[in-house]
Amino acid sequence: MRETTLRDVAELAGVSPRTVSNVVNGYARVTDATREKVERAIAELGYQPNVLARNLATGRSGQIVVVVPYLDTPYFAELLQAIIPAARQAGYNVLVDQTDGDPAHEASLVSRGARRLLFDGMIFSPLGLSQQDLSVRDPALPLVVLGERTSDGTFDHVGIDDVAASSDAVAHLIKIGRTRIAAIGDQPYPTGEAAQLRTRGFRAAHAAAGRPVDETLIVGTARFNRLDGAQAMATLLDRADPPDAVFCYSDLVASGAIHTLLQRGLRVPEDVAVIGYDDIEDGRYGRPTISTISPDKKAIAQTAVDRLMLRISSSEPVPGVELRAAHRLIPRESTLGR
Amino acid sequence: MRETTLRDVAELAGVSPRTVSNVVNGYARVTDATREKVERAIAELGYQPNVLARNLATGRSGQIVVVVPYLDTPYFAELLQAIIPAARQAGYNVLVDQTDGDPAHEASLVSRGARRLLFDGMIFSPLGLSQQDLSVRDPALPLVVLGERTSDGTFDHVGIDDVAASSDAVAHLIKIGRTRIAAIGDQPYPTGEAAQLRTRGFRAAHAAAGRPVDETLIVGTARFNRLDGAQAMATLLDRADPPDAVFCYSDLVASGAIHTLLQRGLRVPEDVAVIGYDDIEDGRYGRPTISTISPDKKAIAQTAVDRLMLRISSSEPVPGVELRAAHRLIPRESTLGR
DNA sequence: GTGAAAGCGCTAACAC
DNA sequence: GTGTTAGCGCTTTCAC
Repeated sequence: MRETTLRDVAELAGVSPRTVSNVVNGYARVTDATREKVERAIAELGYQPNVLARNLATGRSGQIVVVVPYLDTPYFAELLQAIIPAARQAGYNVLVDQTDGDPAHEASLVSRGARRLLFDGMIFSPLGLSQQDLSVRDPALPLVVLGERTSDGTFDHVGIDDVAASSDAVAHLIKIGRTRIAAIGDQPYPTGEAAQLRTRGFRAAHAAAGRPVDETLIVGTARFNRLDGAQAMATLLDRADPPDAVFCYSDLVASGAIHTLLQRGLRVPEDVAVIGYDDIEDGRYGRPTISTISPDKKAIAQTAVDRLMLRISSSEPVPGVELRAAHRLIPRESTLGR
Repeated sequence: MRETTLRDVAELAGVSPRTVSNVVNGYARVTDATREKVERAIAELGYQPNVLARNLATGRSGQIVVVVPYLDTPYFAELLQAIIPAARQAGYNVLVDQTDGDPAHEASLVSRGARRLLFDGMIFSPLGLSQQDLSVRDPALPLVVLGERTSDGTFDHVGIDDVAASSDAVAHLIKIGRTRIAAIGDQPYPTGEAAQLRTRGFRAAHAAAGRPVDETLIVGTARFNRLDGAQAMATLLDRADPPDAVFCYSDLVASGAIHTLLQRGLRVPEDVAVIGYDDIEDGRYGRPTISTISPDKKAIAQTAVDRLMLRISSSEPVPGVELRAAHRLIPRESTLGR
């Protein structure tokens, strides 16, 4: 048995396909009488529009793609969890892609290529791709970038004020009386823009407090994972003059750092205070619970989707804007104790 | 400027559209000479097939949907992380949906409805939907179910042997000398099939060791989250005769339980040994690290995708099978100490 | 092995 | 406000 088509409905209702299409899509005005006839026919036949045909006719897929480096990184998972309902609300389905931070993969996605018609827009959280590389992208692709890039004026960027947030975190450590504060996570190379902003905040907080920065206490890591934090912390502890506080560039890094500290018999926060970044759910349940910077993920998700919808539906090119979501400092046991 | 179409290629190559299609899709045999002509034309024009048109013509979307209850639950995130590359490998894009465990949402997804043409098949990890409810599904939907359902013969089911795995976990607790073993996570109602299998394994291990089961040590939880574990553990500790070991139905539950234990000044594993389930990454970095049952997630993902591809491409109905992935016990600090 | 042509089911310009 | 109709760009049956 063939699927019922719009044409079948038109026939049964005694109207033209055009009218049925109007009713289904709410386009032109339709007389109440006609509308009712059509709706009755639709109900009777159990008609459901064929999305594939509609896609071809309109040249749109009704889908957006969300691209993150890693899905099993709690921060991205939590973000995605917020994006999906927001997109659905706007009538869009969400394709998900992970890049593993591979620049080539990221580049191929933003330049679209063969899959270009599969999604009408993209929310992209780049990792391997530096600001410059982003320029390889298909200029026609409605794009919203998350994280720590800055817009070049052709796409939107949604994030929090990383410098201010990082500064808040370090100021908190200073306020609780710490004097030798380390930073774990710096990445002083082109794709490490995220990290560099945090380092800048680290310096800013020192400057604001009239404190010098001990450059040797800024430790780089390849990524922002637990292992990176654990190893970096070990390096710091092997020094003659270890720090009494650490600002970690992610909660995972903080978790790893704490792991090393406890393993070496040190107390957190008594011996070393630790603060993280991201406010992932884990941090609220570990022992100690992890003080952190909490970005407003719901706001980030909603803003990103809103902007993307705007870009998709606009015929004119939309100038790219910088959008800042709120963040707040959440002190927990890893800095305040119990 | 119009996009170049297959017809343009045909013209330039001096062949019919049919032949170009053949070359692109590798269908019928094509002379080497013709193929080369066509390929040259494709390269010259930078032709890329229009996926939307292909979808309409073939009636397929080239997409599968993966449905999980929560994306920010590490286990599902890790699973999804494994499924996406496997699907991509098979030439499919992955749509992601989360249901929040809402039975209505789950039912609407498996019955397809309006979105039916958006995906060719589904990998589904149900939560709110009981075995029976699964029968509301569109029988034409190629379906692979993950987790703790059992197949009714019309879809495939991929999972580990939960009873055996749970029994392994509890046997481990017995082996290290524990005598009062609690279980956290039972759900004795229709949608709690996952939990019930674990409870069965719990009993089986006791039986195998010739031990009686103290029914009062089996504690139910609404979900498998940290909070559930934390609260259930508190209840157990408030008893006159608290347990000396706990089998938790997920690593998150274990993490919550450990949190409560440490908060009350008890030692893990000296006072209470804890073992979890799922082997999420967190468990490897907490303090103590969490002993667990590790399902082979890569195998689960690959098997699920393979079976789904089979179902999608088969014209005959494929009988549903039960597929078991491997699991193994990973003892860590929460049972062995350091 | 290749060509001609009929759809796939919908949208939307154009006409009335 | 509604009908007519020409595509959207591909696949695929059927001939040759």
